[in-house]
Amino acid sequence: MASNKRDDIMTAAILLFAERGYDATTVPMIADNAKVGAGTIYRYFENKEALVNALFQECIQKFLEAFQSTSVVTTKDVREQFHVLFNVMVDYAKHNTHALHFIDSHCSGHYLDEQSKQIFQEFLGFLKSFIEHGKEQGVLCLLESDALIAIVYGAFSNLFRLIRVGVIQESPELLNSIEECCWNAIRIH
Amino acid sequence: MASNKRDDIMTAAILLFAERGYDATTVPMIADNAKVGAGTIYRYFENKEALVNALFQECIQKFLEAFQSTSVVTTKDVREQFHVLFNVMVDYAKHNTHALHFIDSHCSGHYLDEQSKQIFQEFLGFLKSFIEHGKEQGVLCLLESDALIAIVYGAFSNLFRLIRVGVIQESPELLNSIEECCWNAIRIH
DNA sequence: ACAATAGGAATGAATATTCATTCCTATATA
DNA sequence: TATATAGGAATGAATATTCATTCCTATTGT
Repeated sequence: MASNKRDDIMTAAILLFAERGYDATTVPMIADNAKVGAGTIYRYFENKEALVNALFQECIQKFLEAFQSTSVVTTKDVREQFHVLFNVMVDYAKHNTHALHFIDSHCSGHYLDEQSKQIFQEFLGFLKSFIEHGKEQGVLCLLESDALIAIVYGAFSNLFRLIRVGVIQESPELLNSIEECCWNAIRIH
Repeated sequence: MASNKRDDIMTAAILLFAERGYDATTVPMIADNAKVGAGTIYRYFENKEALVNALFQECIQKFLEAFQSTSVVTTKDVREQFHVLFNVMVDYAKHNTHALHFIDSHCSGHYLDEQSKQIFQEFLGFLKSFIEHGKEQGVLCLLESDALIAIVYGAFSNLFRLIRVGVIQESPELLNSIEECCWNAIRIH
């Protein structure tokens, strides 16, 4: 059948990297989970580092695309913008179970190459532009943008970790409440 | 002088573990930074895993003690309680530069033993009791306690990462704003 | 049959751990 | 006080283990 080995490897790798971290994940481990031979991995990726970088970049890329395919950019109302943004994050977290955790725990890894760092900066820049707009409109706290991003993103990724682990149960109401909490954290009162 | 080797090792280890993670930190690396021979580490700790567990437990222990030496327990007003709690966290983060990051990035590590997991649960339990009280008083959101903790703790630790890295500058005003943001995230509106 | 692809045992480098030896320091002895 | 000695502490080179990567063989598809 036409099963794509590269995808199999990527899928296995993201799960292991997210759960155990880059350094504690061995190449044979990835091979086993992907049901391929260890050598096969080297047909698709130059080495372990190239694999983690490819994975990281594709994760961020997908995330960016998800944002860009919405009305975040055109919507004027900041609260409404936040809602769209938050939804994108929720959908992303739902459909790419381990991606969020993987990004979160690998975004300052010593193995990331320039391109990975750059696309991650691009990603942060995107979020920043939203924050800056909200501040200009007098709707968001006048804290440094990086700080506001850290608050929302930190809370969000920590929460989804709990959901993934099963400590708390996902539901539309829960997600709504969380969105409200995150919004309340950064808006002006 | 009476330099304590065990402390030297602990100090070197927490920095390296926090910055590079458990698996990317080698024992000789720790030995070098602590200015002791590699073998010396094994006089004080059975192995690398025992070292990381001792470190983890002592970090949490200190954190718990910091909480217990305050008026968190006796104060009645929830907002005032939160203020005390937040201050303890800030002080802890300031005085134990790497401890917060170390705890955060190692609290679900595959190398943690039962005792480490248990003391961490105890720590969460402590935070939980504060949250529950606030909910009973009708002051805090009726979200699951774990979720509320995740929001505040996630935001907090993410922010202090930025401060540590130097992206944002620490100042009393900044800390006040952050406290306000975190409080707004979980209080009822 | 040939070419491309996959597999996984073999390799070598990196790393945790051990251990024979040296170094201190405190106490005893003269 | 000066010297000898014992025993714990420290060392870092040597060893055992783990892991990324390679390479040769088997399999698949055309």
